[in-house]
Amino acid sequence: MDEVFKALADASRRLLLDRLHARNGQTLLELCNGLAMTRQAVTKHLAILEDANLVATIRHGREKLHYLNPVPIHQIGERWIRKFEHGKLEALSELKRKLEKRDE
Amino acid sequence: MDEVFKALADASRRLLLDRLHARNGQTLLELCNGLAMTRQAVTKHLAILEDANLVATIRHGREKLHYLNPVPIHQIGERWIRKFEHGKLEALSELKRKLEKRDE
DNA sequence: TTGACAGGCAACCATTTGGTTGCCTATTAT
DNA sequence: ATAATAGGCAACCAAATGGTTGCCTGTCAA
Repeated sequence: MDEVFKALADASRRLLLDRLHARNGQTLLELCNGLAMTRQAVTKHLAILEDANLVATIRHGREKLHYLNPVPIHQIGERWIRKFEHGKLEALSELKRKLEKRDE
Repeated sequence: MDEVFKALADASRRLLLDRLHARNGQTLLELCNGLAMTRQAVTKHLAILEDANLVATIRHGREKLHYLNPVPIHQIGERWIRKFEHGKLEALSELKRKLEKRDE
């Protein structure tokens, strides 16, 4: 779980996930395309995404195809974010109330 | 948005949010309680959470009360995670199919 | 009024992070 | 066979991160 949060913390990596979401199964060079960094930097980002189980790869000849695994993202939504949805309104109104009490 | 992801990337900060979710409006010292780090470290974490708009504070005399703001978390769920929910099953079955094609 | 208590500020430190360059290996196409 | 293509590995680098210590300020209670 921590690995997933860490992996998602970087904008370049989120962009890579977006790209795979748009078109799955891209090669390394395809993913590099248009990115303002070297191939090796992208490789490192993809390795981090793979460690977090957000991307799975298969070698096809000399090419490496990258596939998005949306499950960990979904789990963060279910196990973590949802928890904070519950009670959102109460928390907000309490916050508002306290802020207004500021000058007492 | 990036600030929120970065803020959520650290387990200590997620723990602080959890604690505020359990009991809102805690002081700095209360939040430090039981944490294996100095008060100053906690202060820094809270500052990052505040910059990401995940925590709002009000001074009450010599105490500083911390309130959870669940809105940015909710937004990440809505604007980012939800996007990957859609098409989750297709992506997975495609991945499975490709992995099985591995040995062709 | 004088401690004690809650918190703030700044300097410093080691490690991690995000990136680079240079070179190497394996596969494909001519 | 050989050149081009796709990717891997390792060393190196600067900046960001997560933490520390030491000291200072403001507020409350005895």
